[in-house]
Amino acid sequence: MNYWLVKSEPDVFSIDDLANSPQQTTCWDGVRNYQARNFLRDSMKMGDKVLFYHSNADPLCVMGWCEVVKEGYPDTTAFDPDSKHYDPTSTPEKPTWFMVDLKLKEKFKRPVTLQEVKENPLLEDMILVRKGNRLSVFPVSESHFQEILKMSKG
DNA sequence: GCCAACGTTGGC
DNA sequence: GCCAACGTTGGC
Repeated sequence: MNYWLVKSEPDVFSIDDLANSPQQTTCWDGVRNYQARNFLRDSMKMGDKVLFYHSNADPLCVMGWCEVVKEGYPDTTAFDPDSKHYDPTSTPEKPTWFMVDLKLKEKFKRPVTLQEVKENPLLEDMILVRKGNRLSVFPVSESHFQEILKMSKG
C-alpha cells in the first residue's frame, strides 16, 4: 500500500466536483510531466490512498483523500485535437501519457492548510513543502498521510 | 500581478 | 551534449 498527493486547481476541478461526479470517481487526466506520468503509469496501485490538494486557491489546503480504483491506462485526452491537453506525439498504439481513476473516500470537515503543514515539524520532509516543488503527483509517507488525517480531525 | 523554480525546446 | 531561451507552476 502506497500513499500519494495530487494537486488540483479548484477553478478547474475541485474536491466538490469530485464529490458530484458519478460514483464520486474521476479519471485523473491531463498530467503532462514525465515524473508524474511515471507515478501514474507504474507506481499507483489499486487501493493506494491519495491526498487531494487545492493549489492556486484560497485557502491552499489538503481537502480530503481518495483511493486508486483503476491503475494506469492511456490518457485519452492526449488523442483529442479538441482537448486542451492534446498531444499529437501520443498515439493509442504508443501512448505517452497515462492516468488513473480516483474515488473520493473522505472530504475533510476541517481541511488542513498549507500553513499548518509548514508549521508541523512532523511534516517538514513532505514534498509539498519543498521549495520550488512543482510536481502535481508525488508520493507521501504513511506517517505523513496519517498525520494529515489526524490534523483534519483536530 | 510578481517572480522564483523548474522542465522543455532547439540551435549549435 | 551543452545551455540559453522560453513557458509553466504555484506561492505570495
